[in-house]
Amino acid sequence: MREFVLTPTPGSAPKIDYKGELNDEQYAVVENGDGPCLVLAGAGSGKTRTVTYRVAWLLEHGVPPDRILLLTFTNKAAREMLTRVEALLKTFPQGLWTGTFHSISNRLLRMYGDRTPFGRDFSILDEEDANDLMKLCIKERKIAVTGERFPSASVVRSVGSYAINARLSIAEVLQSRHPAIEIWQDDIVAVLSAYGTAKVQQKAMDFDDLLVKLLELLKSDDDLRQKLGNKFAYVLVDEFQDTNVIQAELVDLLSGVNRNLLVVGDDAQSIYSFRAAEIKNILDFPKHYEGAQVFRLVVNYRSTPEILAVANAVIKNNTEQFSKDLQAVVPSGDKPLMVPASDERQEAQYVMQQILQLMDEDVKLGKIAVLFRAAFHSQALEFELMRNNIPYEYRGGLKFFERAHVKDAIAHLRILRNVKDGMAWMRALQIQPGMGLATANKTANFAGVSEDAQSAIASYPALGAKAAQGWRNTVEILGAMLVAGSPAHTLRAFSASDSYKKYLEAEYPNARERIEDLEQFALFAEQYDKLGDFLDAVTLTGDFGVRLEDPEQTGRRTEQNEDKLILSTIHQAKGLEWDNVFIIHLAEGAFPHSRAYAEANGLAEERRLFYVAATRARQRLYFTYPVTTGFENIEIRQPSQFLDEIPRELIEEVRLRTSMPAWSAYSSASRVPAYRKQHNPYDDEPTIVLDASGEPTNPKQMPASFLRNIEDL
DNA sequence: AGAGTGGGCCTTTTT
DNA sequence: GGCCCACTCT
Repeated sequence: MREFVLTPTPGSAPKIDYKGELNDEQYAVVENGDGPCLVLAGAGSGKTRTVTYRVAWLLEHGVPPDRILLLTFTNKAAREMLTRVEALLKTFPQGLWTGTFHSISNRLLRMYGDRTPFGRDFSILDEEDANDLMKLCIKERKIAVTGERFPSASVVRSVGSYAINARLSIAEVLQSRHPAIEIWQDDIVAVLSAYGTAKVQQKAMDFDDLLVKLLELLKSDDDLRQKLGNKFAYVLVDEFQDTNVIQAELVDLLSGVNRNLLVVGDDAQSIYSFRAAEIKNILDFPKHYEGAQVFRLVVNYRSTPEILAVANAVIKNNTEQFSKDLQAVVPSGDKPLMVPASDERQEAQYVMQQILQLMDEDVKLGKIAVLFRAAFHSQALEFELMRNNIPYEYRGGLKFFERAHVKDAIAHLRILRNVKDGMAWMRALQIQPGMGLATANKTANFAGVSEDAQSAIASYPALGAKAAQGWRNTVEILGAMLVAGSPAHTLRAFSASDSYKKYLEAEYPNARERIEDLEQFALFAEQYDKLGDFLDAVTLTGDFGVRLEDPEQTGRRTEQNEDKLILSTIHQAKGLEWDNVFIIHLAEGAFPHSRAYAEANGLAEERRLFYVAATRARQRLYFTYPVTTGFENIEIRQPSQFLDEIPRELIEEVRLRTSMPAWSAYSSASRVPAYRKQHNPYDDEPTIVLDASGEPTNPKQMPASFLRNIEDL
């Protein structure tokens, strides 16, 4: 039974020329996307375009915005979708349900959380809080410290998280992913259970809980499931290849009544299996949803044929996937370049020099991106960029909201909303002199018994003289915050407090900057009326990211019009595109990451990651890698095997001049096995000792772990 | 309680 | 190179 007759609403003829602005494949999806639909959209095939036009189509055909649910993976994607729908309709789609899985779940739990033990005013624990709480749980278990080492809080949590998201038992996860700590199984299970109990007690959810608790609620509460199922007439999911079983089931239930579920994705771009993304969700979609339509978008509007040829050549080495032959329509351009550099510094200098050259050709910095596998791979390059005064925007890595003083402020705000938030109390209390871990814990438990923050600060825990003063200070801060009014004013009441200012000055050499940071934070808070909304935005939209070393930008959204080079992890670059893309650190061990070899299908995932990276480029693509690495011991590393998977005729190899003759003789064609040499700090030009066959003469000095890696290869 | 020291460890990706 | 943890001393 269809609820909506999809005709343009009377009196408002469609403003959009769907047929003219979309290709036939895309138009078919937009016009014909009712019922369960799987849209297999290759990189650069206009996936976002198709989804946004589909949403615009639904809205123009009379579907109320608040009955459309559009789920994305990142906040960036959510914003982008919203902006583009708005641009199409020339009006903001007020009431549309768009956001990440986590933020939508949060929104629903704030509405219906009174049906769970967490209530509606639960706190959200970020990674650090969650780890701290886990540390307490581990400590409480009093595990014998002799002999083998118990896994750290973050390891225990990742085991638990993976088990939840992949729907496996702890035993299974330990066996398949962490065999080294299997001996601790009983303790791990116990500690995880204590962690779960503590979270309920403190009315605090971690990121996983946001999804899991909503799912549990939907499964157990027939009334709510029916209600929400009715409400959402159309459910659309972006990046479906990255959903895990929990998310897939959530989507299934939320679309369960009207069955208008349209999922978009590209199995070749599934790169989140580390958080239990289940590629089968997309591969088996047609099986799971009988009668599902399958659409394919195979025309690539982004990249030159040369770039696509390289990406296709590499991804072909993966087996389990829908076959897709991306067609290029962009005119031919340059072949991608492959550039071995002697070390990280030379690699950085090469990228730097190419960027300067591009700038000479009037290329705007914002049209250039440097992508890498792991956040720290950008270090050497950042150094070069700073030396040359090249402005850049860094995506990934440290987040503004994760900075210590910002978190201090957030902790106090969280207490105001949820007095049982033990981790917030702990953080707030430990700022005060005389309040160490033990006393803070005791006091947090005491305070958590109160009804709300107001009554908590009117009570007197039994404390020693020094700690009692600490408590009075905290009471004073919270008291001032309670009567301040808006979130922004509440925040200012915090940063204006004497005891916090004293703490900052005693603790940090740059206390003044930090105070100014907090003022920026307060400015940001001004867009919120409700404390809860502000706190949720802070915890769930971490992409308000700026780097620590960059006080200029602190607390401000990066201006769109400012021209900056983009540095980004590949994960964060997904869905984006640039004219010129550098992929750096393409060396074995770094990318693919050495750990990937140990994981089931790990290498295939790394290869997809490579595919994602390469398909970000529109015009020019550069692959660079350092031939050596290390500080004390210099090691030769091999180029990424993905580079070897590219037929030679598809790329052009650049030889850099180098002061080290032995390096210049090196190329990926003549592989040199790994070796190491004791580095003499007084000798900046390490001599390389290889025998006639290219073998190192001193293999005995190789660390055992390194030898093992070689055998694995 | 909290500063200071020494040893083991690891280098991943995000909400 | 640098982090994090456990342990020790004041």
